[in-house]
Amino acid sequence: MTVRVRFAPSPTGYLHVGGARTALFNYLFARQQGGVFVLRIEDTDRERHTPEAINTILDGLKWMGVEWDEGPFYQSETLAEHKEWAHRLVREGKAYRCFATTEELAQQRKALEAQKKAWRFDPRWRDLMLEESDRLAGEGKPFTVRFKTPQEAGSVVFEDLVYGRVEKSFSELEDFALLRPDGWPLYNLSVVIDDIRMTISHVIRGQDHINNTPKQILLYRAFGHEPPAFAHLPLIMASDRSKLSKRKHGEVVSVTTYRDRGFLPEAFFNFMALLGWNPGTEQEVFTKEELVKVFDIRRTNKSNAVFNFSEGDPQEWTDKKALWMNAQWMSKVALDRILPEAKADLQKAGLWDDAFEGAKKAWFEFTIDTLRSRLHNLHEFAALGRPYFTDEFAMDDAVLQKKVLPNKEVLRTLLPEIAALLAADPDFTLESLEAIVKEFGEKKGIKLGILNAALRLALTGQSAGPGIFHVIIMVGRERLMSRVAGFVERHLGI
RNA sequence: GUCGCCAUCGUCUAGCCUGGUCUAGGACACUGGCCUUUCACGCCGGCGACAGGGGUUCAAAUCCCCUUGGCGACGCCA
Repeated sequence: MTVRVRFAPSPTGYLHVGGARTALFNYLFARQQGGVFVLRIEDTDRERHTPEAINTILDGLKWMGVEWDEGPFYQSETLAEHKEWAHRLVREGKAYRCFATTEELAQQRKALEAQKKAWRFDPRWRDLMLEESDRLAGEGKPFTVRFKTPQEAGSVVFEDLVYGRVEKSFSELEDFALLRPDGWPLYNLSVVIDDIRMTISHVIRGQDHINNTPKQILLYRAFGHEPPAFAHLPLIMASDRSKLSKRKHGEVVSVTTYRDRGFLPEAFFNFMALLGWNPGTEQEVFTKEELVKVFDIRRTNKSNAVFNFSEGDPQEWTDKKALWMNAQWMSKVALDRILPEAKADLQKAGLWDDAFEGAKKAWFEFTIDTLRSRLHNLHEFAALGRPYFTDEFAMDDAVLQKKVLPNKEVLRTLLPEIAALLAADPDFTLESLEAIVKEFGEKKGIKLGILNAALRLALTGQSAGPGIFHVIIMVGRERLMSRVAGFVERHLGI
């Protein structure tokens, strides 16, 4: 049997991280098993669903690197057919028209609640003869179609891949609705039919659906189909342990946010895969391929995972481990993955120069490669790398006061000297530059720490960053001379 | 309220099925140090958990029961 799974989001306007994780697990499972991953959009609640809402989901999945093999299929296109399936059930006596009005139902529910009993069905309509039912329907009396849940003793049992044996006795299941009075199908009916039509072999979805599963299994049986295997995933909760929702928790829940905040999809993918699942080894950083290889749905946790973040704190806008994961991937991915992102960031800051892809290509790649290992996301190139891309950068005054000015006198003469020496170096490599500085320091009897700190500040205005010889190479001979001259004039003058 | 599920460091988790090797392992965060002429990385160390109570057993994080707590589902939404 070929493995076929599906991700069936309802287009609510954004891709929720919980949904993303569900999609991810489906994807991993499909790839692992050599199966097929189908994307189906459950766009049945027609008012809410716009093309943009659908695109947001598609874009989110593409960005994450969760590629589907078939689809997207739109449930709205098969809805008419679903009605037929429901009516077939009515003709076969497996479902019935319920002519009760909303008010009557509400009343019945209330009455039963008073007796501490749950509502299950309205015998008046459940047991109505088909001819009589047809007649009332013919007269135009509105009705819902309800499934006839078995009344005898017994239960529905299934083996959940994550939760193990799940059993629900018939007596706890009500006669759930299949069709609304306007004739349109309801969720439980539609999923089952679409999953049958798409020959889905494994349904992997959020645990909030586990209660629907017995009803759906009953439907499969009514339609004469073997139900698929089920795997329910634990939920992702917010730090306050409530269900993660956009309304309550803001943009952390939306996948797009991660892209917009400079996440590498590899990092997001990696982090999400480890939420509620782990391979049982001590490895934390995984490529997609490695994940596909080791993924085992049965190792999924049963308990919910909490997403630890604190709203309003820019340092902790999402889970810190996710942030750490991204930093890992900033150094780990191929440089080619970073380059276009760095370009976009520089363009946004007005620091881009087309020569970075032409005459200055080698320089640009060296610079980005040097910078990336100490950045935490894709959007820090312009901010932290600014001195390498423009002469207009800020001077760290505190460090200037503390580390440079106390040695003002010596530095005033030594700084231009060393700059000239370095600029005159024909090799201009990490090694040659270092040798020059070392020799100079010894000759002049100045501590390298003092000299380098001054150099760093003169060249970048910063007190921290890549190794000083990297800095010199990134800045280059010309700017080395001009910046040192300017620095001496402005800050070390008499 | 009813039904169901879950319960190991602050967080993500390993271990639980097949009791002993667990004085409970890893990661993030926090923290001490090393490396480094800066910062980050990296490396070494520290802090830190079996929800509580009963059983069963020579032995329980692991099995059973209860309590507590958390979560989910209870729609003519998906």
